[in-house]
Amino acid sequence: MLSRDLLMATITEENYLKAIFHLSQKTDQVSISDLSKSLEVSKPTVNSMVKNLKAHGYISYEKYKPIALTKVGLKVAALILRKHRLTEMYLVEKMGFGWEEVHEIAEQVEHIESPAFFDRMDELMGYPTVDPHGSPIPDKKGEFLSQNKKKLNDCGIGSEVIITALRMSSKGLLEFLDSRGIALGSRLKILSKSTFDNSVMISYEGKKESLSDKVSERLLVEEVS
Amino acid sequence: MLSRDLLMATITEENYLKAIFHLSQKTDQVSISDLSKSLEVSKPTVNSMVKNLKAHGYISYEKYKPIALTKVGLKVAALILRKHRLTEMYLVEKMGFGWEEVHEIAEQVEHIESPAFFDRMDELMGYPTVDPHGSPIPDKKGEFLSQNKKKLNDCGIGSEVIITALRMSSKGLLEFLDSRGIALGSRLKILSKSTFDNSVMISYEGKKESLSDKVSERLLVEEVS
DNA sequence: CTAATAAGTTAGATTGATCTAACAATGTTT
DNA sequence: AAACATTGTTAGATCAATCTAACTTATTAG
Ligand SMILES: [Mn+2]
Ligand SMILES: [Mn+2]
Ligand SMILES: [Mn+2]
Ligand SMILES: [Mn+2]
Repeated sequence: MLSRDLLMATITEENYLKAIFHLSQKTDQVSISDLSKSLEVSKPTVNSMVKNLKAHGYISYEKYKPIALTKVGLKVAALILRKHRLTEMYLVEKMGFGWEEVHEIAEQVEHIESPAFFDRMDELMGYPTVDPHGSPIPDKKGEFLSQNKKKLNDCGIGSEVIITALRMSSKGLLEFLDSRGIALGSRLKILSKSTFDNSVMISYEGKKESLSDKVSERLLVEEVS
Repeated sequence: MLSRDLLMATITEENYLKAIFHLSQKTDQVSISDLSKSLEVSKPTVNSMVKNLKAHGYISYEKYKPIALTKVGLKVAALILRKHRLTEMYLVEKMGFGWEEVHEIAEQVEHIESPAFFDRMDELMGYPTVDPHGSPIPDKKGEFLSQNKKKLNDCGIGSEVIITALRMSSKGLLEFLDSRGIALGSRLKILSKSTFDNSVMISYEGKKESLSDKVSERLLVEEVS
């Protein structure tokens, strides 16, 4: 078998830690139900796995209370994320995949145990700091280089912005952006915002377009004027 | 978890099928004990897995009789081997790994489910037919392009040969060859053979060297004169 | 041809990851 | 505050992959 040594998380544990990390990005109050939905397993399954993760020191948890990663758990999660994001970047940069096809592959590759393999990817790409969706790649110690990114729909009218990353990216979002010709690095100007549906009117490469709040709240930008 | 669909082999089953394939290359009579040693699991474990593989139609087996892959089992094994060998070649050709470091990584990568991933490797390398150790890469249908390779110690005195592949390659063998400056493509002349210890005296790049039978029976060659 | 050795099998247990059914606690509405 | 809905827990089962101990069959050596 895969014989990961006993100090180390199983693939399942790794996937739980990553899910907890992602959920605590949006809500900060991670529940059993959240995990159950996000991992598509029953609540009793999550309940017992959560006990297991607590016993291994990866999370803090008390009956009926929210779940949070410990320092150790956060580091383990960050190191898997590092492998995931390096992989995604490598698949796009070096193997010619589209940014919407790489997540599923990275979901599997992230569990490979071989520091040399990921170090080599990193080196061949010149030590990238973000993945193809603009998410930061943690360093080898599991530290995130902090970034202060702003959501597009939080920017003022008239401001010009460059898209630097995506929040909660999904295949659907990526395909939507592809269809509009929007990508990381695209420069947009905010023309107006509707208070009725929170949609944002932008101009971009001459074109004038409306983006729903569902899209604009997922676009992280840097203001350039 | 990794949710391979129900028609498909688990990672454990894949590793068993590959082990059966490799064992039947050298001995043709694959036993429970052989598998137990090669996979480092107990004989009862092998016994029950063998029943399982039979139930899934991958092998033929009757109590106390030898184990053999069915047509289906052979194909499954060949397709994993294809992924393993494409990976090894990719790691050497495109990522700069040494031929002795790639096996362990490929042992994990071979279980990734993503035809696109392996097709892309294949394409980027220009459809190689052998891996870095000279073993043939089965095609997408799981067919082996037949090769007629001869062991070095079966060649006559005076003949000149080029090393095209290795048999039962191991990290130890690869490191030994590295230390002597011998690689795939090396051209050797057979000077003499000892009937006492079956060692072979060769000349190679001006140097005169003796190779034990342990080495020479693992070198597969093409005679060039 | 027996007796010793090796190989294979059965039985029963364990562990990790999952499930369903039933119940308990918490939170939200009227 | 009581009722209802949501969320979480417990108990008990299953399945894959593994183990050890005990037993049986096959092979090999004397
Ligand atoms: Mn991803
Ligand atoms: Mn994963
Ligand atoms: Mn190999
Ligand atoms: Mn493997």
